[in-house]
Amino acid sequence: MAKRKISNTLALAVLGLLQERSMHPYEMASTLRERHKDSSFKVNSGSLYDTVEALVRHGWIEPVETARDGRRPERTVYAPTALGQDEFVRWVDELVRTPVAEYPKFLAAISYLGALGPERAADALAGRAAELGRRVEETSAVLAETVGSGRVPRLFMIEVECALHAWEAELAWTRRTLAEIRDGSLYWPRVERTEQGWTWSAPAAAEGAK
Amino acid sequence: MAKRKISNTLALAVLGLLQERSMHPYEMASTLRERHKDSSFKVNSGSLYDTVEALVRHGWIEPVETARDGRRPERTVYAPTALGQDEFVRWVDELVRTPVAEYPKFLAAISYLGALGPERAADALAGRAAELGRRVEETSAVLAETVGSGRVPRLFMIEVECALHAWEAELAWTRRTLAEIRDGSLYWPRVERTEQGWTWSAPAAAEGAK
DNA sequence: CTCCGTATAGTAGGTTCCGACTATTAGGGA
DNA sequence: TCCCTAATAGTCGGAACCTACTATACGGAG
Repeated sequence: MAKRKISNTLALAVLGLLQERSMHPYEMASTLRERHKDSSFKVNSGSLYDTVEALVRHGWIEPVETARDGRRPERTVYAPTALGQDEFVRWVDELVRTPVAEYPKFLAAISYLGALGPERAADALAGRAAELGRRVEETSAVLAETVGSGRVPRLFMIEVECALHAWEAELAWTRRTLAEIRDGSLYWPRVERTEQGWTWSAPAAAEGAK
Repeated sequence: MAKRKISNTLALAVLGLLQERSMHPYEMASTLRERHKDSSFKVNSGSLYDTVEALVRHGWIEPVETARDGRRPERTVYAPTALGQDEFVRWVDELVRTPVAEYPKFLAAISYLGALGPERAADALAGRAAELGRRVEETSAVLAETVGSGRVPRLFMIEVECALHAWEAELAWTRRTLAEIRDGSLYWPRVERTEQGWTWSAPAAAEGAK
């Protein structure tokens, strides 16, 4: 599978918005924020303008109007091309269908959890759990207030549901692991430096040799 | 909270490896792969050499030896400084303690799930579920063969456990949502273009106005 | 009526990141 | 013995990305 020409998902957001109606970049950014889509897309004005340019280069969108309101900067309004409309659907399909490796910072961090030692590790995990708990509640509240009240169809906030589910899972894992550290069931090897690298102590029997 | 000087987690991996013993960059890459850490860190030789340079600039690691074996390219071996050792622990702590927003591609994709229509969306989700299932099994196998056999302490593969848990959660959500689309309980609004933007049809009663 | 904060709209510049490439050596099959 | 592949070790140029900044308009506090 050849690599996509444009891989930044912000471009997907742009294409998505332009399916509805033509817009200028600033309006895209504020619309995304209004709709809470800024939790699934990193909306950054610098990147946004670059992304829009890239989409134009590839012929997926095109400028349809440049207006000027008073002495404010000129606004360029864009609309998708036929190519862009096709590509949008194909891209969504591919992204849904094919899981790709991501590298969340948390995975990187717990790869070296050992370095903190059991007490500090437990403390840090507890801190994370508390914060995750807060976010889960906030997000539930947002969902209740939009979808729950019937103001927005559920399908239009489905990604928020998904994110919420993911956080809940992470929270569950964090709490479970925290408990295991505290009650000692997650064995913490004492690592010792020897000539020829390292060795670690094994829980009971079973030599801990490499 | 001020932004970190270095935010690429590959730098964390480098620091982590150098806690054990000094290495040259190529060796870091192959060690990470051997230990299955390449699923939590994006190991890319281009980035690796840049990262190492950045770490040197910040005084967290330093070259300790440059050897040449025959006519192969010169190898530079690095070791952490005292500063780098401190920073490593602080960084792990911070990353564990503080959740940061990530923007996985899947979230972006399902934000526009509507664009696929119910049939194609279901098909794509089914494809994803199948692939996720395969990965879950593969990963479980790797865990069984390393930790299960007692060759590696569980703590040293804890991030693989965590990733596995996250995938299982994603798989569960995907299957559930798939079922909801197929049995019609996830209402799929027909969106219609009108003057003044868009309207969508509501499930039964309840006006679908913005 | 003026000052300040916020919303509007976008630009500039530098760092980071990555894919594609170079060059050498070791090992194994025919 | 000769070739082909894999492993070793790293370089380079360009795209992507983000931070910080510019500049105007507008509404309300004092």
